[in-house]
Amino acid sequence: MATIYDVAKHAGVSPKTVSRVLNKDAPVSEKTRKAVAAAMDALGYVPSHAARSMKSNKSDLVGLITGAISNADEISTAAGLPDLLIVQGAQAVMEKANKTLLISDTGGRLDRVPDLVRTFQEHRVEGILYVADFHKPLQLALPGRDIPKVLVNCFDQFGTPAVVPDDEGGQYALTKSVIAQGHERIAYLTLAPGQEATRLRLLGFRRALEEAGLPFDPKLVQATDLFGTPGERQLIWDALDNFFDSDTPPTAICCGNDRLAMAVYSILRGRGISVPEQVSVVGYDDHRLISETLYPALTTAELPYSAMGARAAQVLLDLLSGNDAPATPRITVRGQVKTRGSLVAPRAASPDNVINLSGRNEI
Amino acid sequence: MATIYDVAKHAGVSPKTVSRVLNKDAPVSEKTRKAVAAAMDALGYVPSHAARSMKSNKSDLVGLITGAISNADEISTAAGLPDLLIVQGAQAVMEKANKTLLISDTGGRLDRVPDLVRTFQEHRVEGILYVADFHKPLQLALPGRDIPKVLVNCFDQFGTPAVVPDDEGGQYALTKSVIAQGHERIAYLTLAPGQEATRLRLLGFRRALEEAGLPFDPKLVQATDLFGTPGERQLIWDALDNFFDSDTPPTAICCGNDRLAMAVYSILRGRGISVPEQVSVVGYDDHRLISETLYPALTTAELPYSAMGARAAQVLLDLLSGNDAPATPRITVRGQVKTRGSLVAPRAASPDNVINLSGRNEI
DNA sequence: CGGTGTCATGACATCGATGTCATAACAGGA
DNA sequence: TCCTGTTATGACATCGATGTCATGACACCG
Repeated sequence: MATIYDVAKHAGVSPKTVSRVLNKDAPVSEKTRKAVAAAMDALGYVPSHAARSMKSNKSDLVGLITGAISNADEISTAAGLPDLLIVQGAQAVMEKANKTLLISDTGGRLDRVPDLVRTFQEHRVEGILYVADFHKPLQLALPGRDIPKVLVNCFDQFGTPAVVPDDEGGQYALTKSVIAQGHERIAYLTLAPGQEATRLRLLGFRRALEEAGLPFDPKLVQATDLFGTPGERQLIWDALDNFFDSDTPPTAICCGNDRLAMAVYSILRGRGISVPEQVSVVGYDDHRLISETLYPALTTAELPYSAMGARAAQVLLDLLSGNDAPATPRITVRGQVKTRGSLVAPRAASPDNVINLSGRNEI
Repeated sequence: MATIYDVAKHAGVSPKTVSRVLNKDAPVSEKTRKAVAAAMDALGYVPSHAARSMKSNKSDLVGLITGAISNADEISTAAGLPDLLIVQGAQAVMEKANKTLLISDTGGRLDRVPDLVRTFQEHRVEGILYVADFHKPLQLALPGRDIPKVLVNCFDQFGTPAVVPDDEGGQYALTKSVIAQGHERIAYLTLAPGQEATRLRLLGFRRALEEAGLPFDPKLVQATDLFGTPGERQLIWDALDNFFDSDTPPTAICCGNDRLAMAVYSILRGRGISVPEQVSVVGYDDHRLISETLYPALTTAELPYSAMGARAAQVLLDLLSGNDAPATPRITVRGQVKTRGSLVAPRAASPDNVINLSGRNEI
């Protein structure tokens, strides 16, 4: 690889002059500038980041860690929205700020994080983005003492700035849309209990009901997310069974994510219940592969991964330019409600609308 | 950040001795070693990659470019298997070889590739992996003259080593499984015409038929992939209409990808045709979010993205260690056939098995 | 007991940029 | 004309590692 010295010799000037041409930080005569440019071109010269960063003590590098799944390594890849979207959102912003992202994937092994951080430190990254695969609390402090950090899709107890989805607000807005269509009995198939998203969205769900003066019926809420494992379908089947085995069955079903909604579509159809004519269904995530392929297309709350990535990158850049950390360490990002065909007004009770339970337990 | 000089002073030795402790490349007395280790610990010393790579003229860095989608930026994200899997496969291998991946996403703008490559060159990457979002030919040569390159999921006309999926073999094996179940009339809803995958898989499809002595009926083949755009469902509907409006309707349907299979499930059910009792359905990709959530679970051919990423990384590493380029520039990676519930033996014709076309055009 | 080899360590130069300072040429103002 | 200021350029040191070479202290061999 050609160096600045090669260019200098080729152009008959000193290395320092080449440097000046490169950085345009001091006047250079037009004639010299041209000669140097020609030499750089002829030699295919590209300045060395290593040498530059050594002198300037700046790396223009930002580290990003993804995929720190607690245990199983495949489950989460299969289940949710790919956190790649977060990475893309962050990268777009970083690129505009002339930072290069160093991206590392733990491949599911949380215990590799210290190694990754060490590699980042060798590269003298100026900051680190830590991306979780779903909204969760972080138990341990990340290594890398003095490096500014921003958490994405997770948060800790040490006041590290964190960018998370507005699960409460998202489910609230979505539920409000459902209610606005006239639904009063709304069932909710939640994600696994104990998850942050489950807790927050349930709060949003209840807030919407409450504001509308609708009662909250615990019998209409059940956790059914088994991450796509075999028993899941039966679990959903049974849950729907319970919902509809009632004098006042639900007219709409909220699902913890779009994948669950997909299973619900299939089970309802298998039982002769049509969506949306007899029951409206809404999801969560706006995983477009599902939401736009289902028929009718799925009304769902967007999980704004890309926007979260972008926001987190911006927060980190602010920190790097010496600004204070945000006043509240936890920044929530709201996604839109995507209105599609699966949500319509409930039909008035009529013979057509009697829900057929004949297929029960036929799974 | 502490430097090797700081550590040396703190431990009362010369920088060179610290270096020896770091690299274990020359004998150091146990007492000194401990003192140095203690100093490194106390100061939180991490060696500077920049300084190292400058001296050694090695960066241990490999660049990876993804997302070079030709035009539309969202279409492909929504449609296929996320190419993130390729990246993960590559990263796992690179990490074992102590290489760090510099990952850049074009965000869909092919014209940004030269900039990304330039950044890679500044970092003195030792090689570049170029990852396409679906199997396709590359029109232009990549910039970066003397840097070893490996293409993944794409190929060029200049003999650059390329790792691609074995589309022909994958569809062949899948179709063979279908035939092995006893199916003789097999329909095929292909991806968009003109795509590499479409062409190759059709070859594999025909080879399997031919080997089994089954006739190839062009009327049973239709391209229906519109990348999830609105008209797609109608297109599939019409195609199925044509297939079943026949004295000898198909007993199995191959789909160009799992997403199409999902739409097919839904349309068939809407028309009262049950899967797999009346018609078997198979997909392609093994996008587990779909293949495992559909009911019955989808038999499909795996698109071995992770393995392709790993293989490409290995090829690049071989190139870097001075080995010759692989004899054939194009390396194909075969995926498995994933057998699940959507494929069963065809039922003998019976009253139950009469396919009901009453729902036709009711979409 | 002198010679040779290994151990343990340090001085110094070097990698490729750039910041600092010096220098020369020339212009314009007093 | 001399002084000052600007333009245009180069010499040199420096960033943080490590390769090369030198040196002193032992140990072992004949």
